[in-house]
Amino acid sequence: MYNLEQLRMFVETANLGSFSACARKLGKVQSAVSQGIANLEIDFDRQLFDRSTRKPSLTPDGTRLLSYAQAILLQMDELDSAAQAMGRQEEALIRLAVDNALLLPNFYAVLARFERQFSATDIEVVSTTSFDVLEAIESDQADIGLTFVEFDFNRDVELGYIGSLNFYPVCHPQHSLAQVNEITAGDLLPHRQVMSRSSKGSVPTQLPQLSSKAWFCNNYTAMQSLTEQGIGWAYLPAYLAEESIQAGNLKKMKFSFDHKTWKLSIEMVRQKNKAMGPALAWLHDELKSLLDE
Amino acid sequence: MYNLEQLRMFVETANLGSFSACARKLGKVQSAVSQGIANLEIDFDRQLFDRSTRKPSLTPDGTRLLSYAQAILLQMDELDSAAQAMGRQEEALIRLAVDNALLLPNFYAVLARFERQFSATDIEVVSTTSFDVLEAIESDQADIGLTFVEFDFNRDVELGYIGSLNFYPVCHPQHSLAQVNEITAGDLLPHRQVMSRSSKGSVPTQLPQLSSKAWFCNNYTAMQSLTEQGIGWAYLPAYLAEESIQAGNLKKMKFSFDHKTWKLSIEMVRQKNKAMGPALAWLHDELKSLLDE
DNA sequence: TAATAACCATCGGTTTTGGTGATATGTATA
DNA sequence: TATACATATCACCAAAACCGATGGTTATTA
Repeated sequence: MYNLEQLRMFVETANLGSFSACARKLGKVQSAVSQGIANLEIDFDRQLFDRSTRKPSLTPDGTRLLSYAQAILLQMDELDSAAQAMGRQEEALIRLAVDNALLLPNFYAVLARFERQFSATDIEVVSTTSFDVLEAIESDQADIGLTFVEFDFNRDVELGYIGSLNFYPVCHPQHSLAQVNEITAGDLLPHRQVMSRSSKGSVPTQLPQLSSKAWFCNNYTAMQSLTEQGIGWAYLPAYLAEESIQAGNLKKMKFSFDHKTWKLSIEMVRQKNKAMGPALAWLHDELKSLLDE
Repeated sequence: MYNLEQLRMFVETANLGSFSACARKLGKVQSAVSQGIANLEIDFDRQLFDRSTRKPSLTPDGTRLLSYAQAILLQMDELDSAAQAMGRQEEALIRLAVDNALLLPNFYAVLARFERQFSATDIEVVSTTSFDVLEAIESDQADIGLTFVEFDFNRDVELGYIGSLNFYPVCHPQHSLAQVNEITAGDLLPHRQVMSRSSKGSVPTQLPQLSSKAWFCNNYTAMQSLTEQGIGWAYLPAYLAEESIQAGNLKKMKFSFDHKTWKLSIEMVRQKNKAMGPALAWLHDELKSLLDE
């Protein structure tokens, strides 16, 4: 029966076009490679290389089998690197809980880098409301999370400020509030506000309810779509709002009482006193500068 | 360095939950497996099994590495079966050229069975017009083909009748011809016919042009769509026509001169005097009964 | 044309490895 | 407590892989 070393000889020889070169690369003598390949050919009962020319060249059969051999070696590399990763105590799985407003391009870029660094560690991304993110961390359903600050959540989690995100009040361009130049609190009252709310019914503490009626979503893109339909006004993350404003689907509202744009503080959350493996530590570090530019 | 036999012991032991059982299955003694696994654990520098209980059970690390090991063994099976397929002279690639009207569910079913039978043989399907199918076979761009009979193609290919397909004349329900109860050749003349035509400009010899104006497609689904748009009338394969008639998008036309429905003869084509490998022979045989029910 | 340098196949001798069988130990079950 | 079944360990053996030397072949260069 053939073995992995012979398969390695096979692909190396195919790459280098020479038994001796392959031997040098693999730290063996030429005759070992010569015999190894010969044995492989006996096992497969196929000739892999044509030796009639100066340099051994792949036969059609060899070409066809080569891709299979390469696949095996690739899998083997993954097995090795997985074993090594485990030697470095890298986690098998990291569960991320993220407020859906924070699924920024930068966030995905961090995950892409993570993949390259820790290919043996799986990732689970759950996007939800900030309140649910905090609950997921607290109940050990997630290892690390990104949330907006929630003032009334004083439980046992480890928080760290990492930046902020602008929110704009917006409504449909034809909405009656869109025409008003200095919207007062009284103006807002009779209208409908589209708001975020967690699965447990918690409303974000940083964004006030200013209208008497409200519709609730658990994600901001739904809020964006509803507002675009003219169903009400909403505070939307700047990047979503601007996208719609550019397209002419939404208009920024002018409040008489908001002198500065709303900035929601963003925190990274972890379980208190829980050890971090190398992968989680790396992620924790990288996410700190998620909001930097 | 670990080897394939050890990986096999690993997955077998994990499956059976016992070193001895694994040894029995692999035809070795128990101590061989015990040592093999122990050596694997040394190589990986990870403990794979927990021996504290009665039956060795996978550690978390073992579970994680098991899937990698299984992947390698699967790849190995594929390598083996590819090598064996080559020993049986099975082809690396079979190129099919098929008139696009003949891409019937049955056709795909045959390919699905082919895949199970000849997993090491790749398939290339080119769908085009019958005339181009014949040309592809003749010029060795395809190994086997399915076409409608083309009376003016008398070149060096091997043909065999395998059945026939009904064609209906159809037009949009609002089309003026849709209302006529006994359409004569004269009625058709002023209208537009949607027709199939090959890349070289050849028109199918079995389906006549009956109208003065024509639009041309190289595939029948395009003809179906154009006809559904009311752009003209067309002869369509029964299965396409009926689909649209059911949906109310097309209507079958009543010709005074077509007393029976048009039946186009279908042939299987191969290059003359060219040897068939086992895979091609199988396919040739299966496709013979493509039109049977 | 001769010399040189690379390359590959083959073969005897040595080392390594995987496998065997015996034995000791441990653990459920009756 | 006896039994049946599992696993770890060890000494030993045979097959395999490997090494180094040799000879034949083919390009390249002087």
